[in-house]
Amino acid sequence: MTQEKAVAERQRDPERTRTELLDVATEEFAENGYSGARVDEIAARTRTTKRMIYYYFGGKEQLYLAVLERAYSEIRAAERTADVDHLDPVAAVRRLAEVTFDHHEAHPAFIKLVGVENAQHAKHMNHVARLVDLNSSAVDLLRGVLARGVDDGLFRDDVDALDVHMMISSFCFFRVANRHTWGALFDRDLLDPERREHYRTMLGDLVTGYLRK
Amino acid sequence: MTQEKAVAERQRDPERTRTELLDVATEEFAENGYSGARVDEIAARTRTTKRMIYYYFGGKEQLYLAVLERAYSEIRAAERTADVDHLDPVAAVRRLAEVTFDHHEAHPAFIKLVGVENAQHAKHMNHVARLVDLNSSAVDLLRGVLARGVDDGLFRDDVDALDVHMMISSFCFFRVANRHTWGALFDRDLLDPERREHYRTMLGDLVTGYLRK
DNA sequence: CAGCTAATGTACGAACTGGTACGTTAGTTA
DNA sequence: TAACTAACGTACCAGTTCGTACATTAGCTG
Repeated sequence: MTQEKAVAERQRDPERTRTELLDVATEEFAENGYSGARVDEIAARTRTTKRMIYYYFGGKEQLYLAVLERAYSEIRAAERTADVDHLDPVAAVRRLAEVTFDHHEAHPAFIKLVGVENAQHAKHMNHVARLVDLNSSAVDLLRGVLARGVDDGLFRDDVDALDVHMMISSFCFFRVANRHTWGALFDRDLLDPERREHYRTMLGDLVTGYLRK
Repeated sequence: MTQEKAVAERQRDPERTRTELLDVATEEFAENGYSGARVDEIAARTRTTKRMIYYYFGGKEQLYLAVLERAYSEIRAAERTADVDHLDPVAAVRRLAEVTFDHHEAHPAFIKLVGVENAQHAKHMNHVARLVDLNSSAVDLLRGVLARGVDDGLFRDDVDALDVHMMISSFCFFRVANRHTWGALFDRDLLDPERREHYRTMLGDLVTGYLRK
């Protein structure tokens, strides 16, 4: 009991310091971009100091890299929880689309980081080899479902899984990424909870409609 | 004749200086974001000096605003050239989707600016009131086509034009905006000319498939 | 509890960056 | 052609920002 209390009161806690820096840095980089994020600002929003960024990560760039890796790891880990083997192909595709939909909505910081990384021509991403495996496994899942659908004579047989993944991603991505310009130009909030179910259904209709023979 | 030569050799040419600054600034802001773009760098890439940015525009922010306004004006002007009244509804929708598709592909800098503006919660866009009119007219065009399709008994009657516009935009936007991360993660270049026709057709199938009764 | 090291804090510097004061000149106009 | 102004160039400043040298201490270990 005193132990637990002692842990909670520790003044020095490397893991907590690291995690705290990553959490704040994720928000900062997502919100301000790579060059827009301020090292001083990140430090100021933690219980620790700027010195620790250099102590634990080495510098601004390595901190950004660590943020990127963790963000992708988290989102793919969540995707693997989708259990679609017991569903019929049409329902399974719809389910996968919904998981992606929910995920994008729940992780706006991740979406922004993807935008930030693309703005830099994905030059940092190439340094994180592990990400490739993480992502391809997500597409494998979809590929299996499509194959089942073709076997059952439900789906077209000339469709590429990666294309379908892109179709789903683009819809989900846009809704979150372009929320603000869309709101300004058309006076419609794409993330309005009132319209959430509508868009979720729309995505499912869109994808299954495209796949159906 | 000497007049023409004189014009070409003018050392002082306000319009050319302004245009040149806008052109370079568009590239710089698109490539590096608002805070990432450097006023010195923009000036260095023109025949003029940094001083002129402050002389003609007032500052970095006003220059960015001018860039944004011009970029949107151009893209919407091009959209208005799509003549779809003589096409049947299905072909017309496909045609509109293709115009958007072509446009996104031809103007990567515009796509990036949209991303930059969203990163800033579209706070600058609100200062350019004219943009709202420009954009809503593009949707009006689509709305008309959809209404014709419904009248002809070809399309579902429960579809919102703005939703369809979003569907089209998201596909086109994603393909250009996320080109780099997609390439890094799945080793597929979404802008590969070899696959261009495939994606263009896919978009048309997707949209008309969704609309069809 | 002495000694050691990982962890942390402080203070500062060098380079960068947006912005401006001030001087100069091209080109027009009377 | 004299005078005037819009257009342009130079030099510099003040604030910011990443990074680091150096000092300090918490907490473990023998």
